[in-house]
Amino acid sequence: MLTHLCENYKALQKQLSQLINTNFEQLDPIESRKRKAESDQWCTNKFIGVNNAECSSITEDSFRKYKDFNSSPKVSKVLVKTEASNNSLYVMDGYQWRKYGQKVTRDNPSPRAYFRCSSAPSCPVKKKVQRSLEDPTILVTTYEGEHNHGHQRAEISLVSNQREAPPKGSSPVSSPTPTIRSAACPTVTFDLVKSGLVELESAQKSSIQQFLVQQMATSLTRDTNFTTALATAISGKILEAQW
DNA sequence: CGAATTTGACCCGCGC
DNA sequence: GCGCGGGTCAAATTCG
Repeated sequence: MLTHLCENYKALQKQLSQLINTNFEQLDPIESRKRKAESDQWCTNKFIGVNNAECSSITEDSFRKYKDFNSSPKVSKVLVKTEASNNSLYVMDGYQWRKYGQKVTRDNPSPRAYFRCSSAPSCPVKKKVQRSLEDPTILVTTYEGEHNHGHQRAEISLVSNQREAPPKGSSPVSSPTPTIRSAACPTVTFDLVKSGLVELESAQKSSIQQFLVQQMATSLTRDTNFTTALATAISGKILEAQW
């Protein structure tokens, strides 16, 4: 699946660069301001993968912006697909976040939530979470800055309504085995940091563990939410590394 | 009761 | 200079 995902990603990346090259050659030097704004939006949409494919040209300015955006390691966008019934703005990414504001913006009727990293007191990282205009089931998360502390745990999850899945603390208490929450709250948690697998002493424990792992793998591969979340996390990391 | 969230007020940059 | 809009602050509220 990972190989397949990477292949698809490469193909899309190729298409993107072809499109940019094509459009950049057709630049109109006296383009109106409105179109300029539209093409900026186009670039952003292209980057995050929610293109509506309606706007067909890019200005030199927007192209530069696009490149600046990609070359900046301090700002990144990640898309998280959620269930249609899930209307919360909480995205679990392994860090602890404290919400400090919410605002309805002009271009998007869904509110934008502002979070600060509270994993470390002096961590400057902030993130903004807002539902995509094109697809309300997609949460667009914008990270600003770099963490000055270690990643607490590797975790991929989709969280339903706030209070049901408490945002405070953001991650459940560590357990030696991965946990899968109920379908009503489809959070999938991987504790890769504190995996207890290597610490098992007896053969019996080992076989039970193996069975649990197999069960888990089967459940996960059947879970479309998990595969979506995994794809999102991996593509996000690839984009972070390459753009 | 402490900690986290909510939400209206305020600040500030930008465009006109 | 003014108004608009995004971002932040902080008091009130909520929850465990």
